[in-house]
Amino acid sequence: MAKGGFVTSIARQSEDFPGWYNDVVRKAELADYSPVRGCMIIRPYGYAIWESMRDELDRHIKRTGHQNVYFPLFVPRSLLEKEAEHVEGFDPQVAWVTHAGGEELAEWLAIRPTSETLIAEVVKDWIQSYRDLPLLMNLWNNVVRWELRTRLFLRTSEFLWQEAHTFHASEQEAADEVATGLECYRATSEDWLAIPVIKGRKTENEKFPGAVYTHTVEAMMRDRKALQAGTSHMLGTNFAKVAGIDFLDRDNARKPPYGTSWGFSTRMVGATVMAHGDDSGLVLPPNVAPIQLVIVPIFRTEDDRSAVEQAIAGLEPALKKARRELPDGRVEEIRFHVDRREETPGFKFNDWELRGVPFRLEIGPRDVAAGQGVLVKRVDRSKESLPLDSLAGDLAGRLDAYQDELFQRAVGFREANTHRVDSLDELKALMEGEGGFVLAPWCGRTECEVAIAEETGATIRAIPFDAEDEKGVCIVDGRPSERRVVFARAY
RNA sequence: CGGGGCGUAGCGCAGCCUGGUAGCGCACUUGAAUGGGGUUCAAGAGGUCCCGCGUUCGAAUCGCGGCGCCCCGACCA
Repeated sequence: MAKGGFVTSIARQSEDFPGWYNDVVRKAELADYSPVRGCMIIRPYGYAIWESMRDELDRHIKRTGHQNVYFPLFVPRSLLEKEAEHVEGFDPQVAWVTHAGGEELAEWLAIRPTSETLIAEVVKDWIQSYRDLPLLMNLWNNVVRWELRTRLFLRTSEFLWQEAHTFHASEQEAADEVATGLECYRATSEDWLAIPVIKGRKTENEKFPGAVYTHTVEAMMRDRKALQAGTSHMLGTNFAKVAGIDFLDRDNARKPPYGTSWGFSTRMVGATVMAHGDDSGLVLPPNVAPIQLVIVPIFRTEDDRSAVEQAIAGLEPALKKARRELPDGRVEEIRFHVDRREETPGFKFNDWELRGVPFRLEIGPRDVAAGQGVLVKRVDRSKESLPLDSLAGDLAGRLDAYQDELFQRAVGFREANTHRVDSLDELKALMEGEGGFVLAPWCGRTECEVAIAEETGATIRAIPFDAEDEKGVCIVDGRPSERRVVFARAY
């Protein structure tokens, strides 16, 4: 290990982004590989980050009227295969249970890749009248999709997620629900993870198999690639009709209900790493950081040690009482930790920087004498000496400012790497160079979308909701375009 | 499924070409010193060299077969 410097044990982000990502995930102890190919073990520090975003999203989901439920892991083959487009989309990724109890099963069981078909089948008995609607359910579970190529958090054969499933009496109400789900994701990404997202609609080519349309939130990572942060699907009456669900409406007519589904997964832990991290490792937004302040005692002699410990002991009661009010009005304790390990201060500095802890307080003999401490901000390593007795009082404000700073920094990064182009050559040049988001006119035809993907590696991430009407010509075939769409290489 | 790489101590690797019975760094244990950006010295513990078969007096090393993992692409949250 090199001595006398900052974190050196991870690949440089600018030189080898995938290597950097892997190093950070492994060395910050977020996750490990498992004995089963493509599966991952989420370690305590990584799981704490997941729990934080999970809990935040869960609050949004409950606040908007949904209830948590559980449905089983197994889906009978016949059910999974009921919706034609859905089967076609998922078939290559499904893992099957073919044997149980020492015998081959008469009907294979799919390990759920998602639960639409199973839920539609079950709820047909629950939905008899318009009075049973809307039915607003959410599941926190694991699903399995046998991916050909996996990456920790971003794409694993098994992953944890939330899948909401709702049924409505009218198409309009279902459309509103699709928007509600997407807004839960925007809020969790932007206000909790400090990751700015673009809300938009997926193209026909990119939508969820079996959906009428799919809405998405797309984020930019620090390698300028896009990552889909969450999707919300209008299922129309597709799944309801195949399952044979109908209800008696106010007009005394039997109708199939309109469905929606929406999901958000552990890949967002990876997004948090890739949206904020730097060459020294993780940079965590205070809202999700398992530890928001780490205190590193520094001493030489036993006398120094006890003096420093005394200063820390004097500080701890105030820190334990310190509270931070979050945007939704909830009040949280401030999460701090005193690192009393038998390691050198330099080791601890690097260790906590790798783990992305927002603030570090160094307290040594010099500080004790002056009644102060040195507060170091992870994101820019700026240092500030401040009186120890004032820290607990203004820590909440500092965390708020830090959270905001990360979000603004990410917005600035995205803006700086978003380009408007009007030709395929320009798009290609950008994708071969530094990458980024590209706003370009597109005629709406799948042929052109596919041609661009083949030529440049970029796909249409979203047709943004806030795109203004702008007459133009498609960069592939020159047909008329109504507005610009977002192209990018994606995870 | 195509292309590449790899499998040797907990982790990262060297040794293999040119066969002689296993080594380095980190981590770990003990002791002492050190401590404001990954401390130093000393001592110590730790191994079915991925598996199988073959060649050989002798295989981590050579041959054949298998298994597994990682990276790049196609599929995808």
